[in-house]
Amino acid sequence: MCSAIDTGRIDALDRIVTHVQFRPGQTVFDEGDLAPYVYNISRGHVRLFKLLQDGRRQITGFLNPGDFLGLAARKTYAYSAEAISDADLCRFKVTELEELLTEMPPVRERLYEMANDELAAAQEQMLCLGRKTAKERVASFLIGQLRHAADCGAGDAAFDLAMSRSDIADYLGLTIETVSRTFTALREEGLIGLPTTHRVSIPDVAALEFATEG
Amino acid sequence: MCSAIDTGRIDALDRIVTHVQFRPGQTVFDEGDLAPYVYNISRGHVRLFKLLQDGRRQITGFLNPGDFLGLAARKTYAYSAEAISDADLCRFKVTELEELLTEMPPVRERLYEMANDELAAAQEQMLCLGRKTAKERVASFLIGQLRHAADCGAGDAAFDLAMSRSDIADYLGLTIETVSRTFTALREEGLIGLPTTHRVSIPDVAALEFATEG
DNA sequence: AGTTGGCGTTGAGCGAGGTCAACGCGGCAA
DNA sequence: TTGCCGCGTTGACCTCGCTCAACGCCAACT
Repeated sequence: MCSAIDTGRIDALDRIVTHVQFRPGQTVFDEGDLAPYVYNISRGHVRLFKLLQDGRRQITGFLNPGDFLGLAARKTYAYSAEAISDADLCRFKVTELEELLTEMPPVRERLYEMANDELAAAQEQMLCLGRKTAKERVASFLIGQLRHAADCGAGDAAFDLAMSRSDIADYLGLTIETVSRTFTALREEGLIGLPTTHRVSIPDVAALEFATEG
Repeated sequence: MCSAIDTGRIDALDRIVTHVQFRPGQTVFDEGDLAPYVYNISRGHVRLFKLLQDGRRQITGFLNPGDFLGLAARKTYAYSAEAISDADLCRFKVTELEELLTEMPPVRERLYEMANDELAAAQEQMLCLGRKTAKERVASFLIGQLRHAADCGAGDAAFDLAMSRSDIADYLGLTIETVSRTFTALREEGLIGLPTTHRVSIPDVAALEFATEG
């Protein structure tokens, strides 16, 4: 549990950590809340999102086990976070974490790298939202999910989606209906298989990659 | 020139800096290039963007004097950068900058904050691209430009746009025509004034802010 | 077994924004 | 002065993705 920041420091972390659990749909924190905590996901999935007044939602990212949450280093959270599935999170007080951090500059460096990875992902997503068609967006999303599954050691080109069609729609800047129709279209073209609604197989990764353009 | 990283260290920086100049439209670096340099803008404006194979472009941000460029901390640049106007940049070798950085942990901390600011801006832009209408996007963009102009000490609610309609379109995920039409519509509604094509006045900031939604 | 409610799919019609084309304007070179 | 050429604007038309609505499926109750 509490998948590593750094080896050999687990004991120090253990002293300041609290374990918290969330049910599907439960709020971890809301945009604008004071941000006294940082979380690490030990089990389950989390969605990050921003809302407009009238309820329109943009999901800015999905978090997986091992990912950090709330590292934004400001007084308040810049987005809301909700559990997608049952989730176990390790919670740290930022103030206490800061103390550890000043002792260990390389950790700060690691944090900086993580922020930059997130930034690169955000820019890729901006390209998706601003300039890709519905089909290209869905294909890009599926390739992204596939890569993540591959990193987690899933050998063949098939994986489960942790999120609903509604979440995918709000992540890709589309409607539920368009996402559903696009899944169907990709299946009919033979680019993907859908054994169940939440499982995707990709017979020819290169072919699907081609459908993502750029 | 070379608007500050930190006071009292200017001398150390002076020894490793090179001044480089760019003409409008000139490339600073391309996505995928090896990234040996970091830049700081002392004069002029720069656009950052990503391209798809077929030429579709998404501008991920505009940089102003004082901003850093290429801090992404990886072997290659994640996006392309071009000068919008005549621009003077201060160029540093990352390797040499790293040496200074390890001596001064607080600078790394500052860099981390800057990365997080960029990340927050990117997430705001994702909301814009994924969920806002053309009018809301243009209004959001203009409010953003106004805030920046205000930070630079421009007192009244009017400012100059450093970028073309084409750049604005590629930043907002729209076409040139839609941007142009939306400017006209905002003008006809009295939400903005357009003394020249590249100057914008905002008689009632709150009214324009209302048009950005969220 | 029947009911309910959440989720995903499908269809029909519509509209915001894209495409294509024409035109105006200002700067610049000859 | 003339003739570009790049940029911005405007109009007419079209299309991709949205809206609205119906329906099917499955799991959880009663």
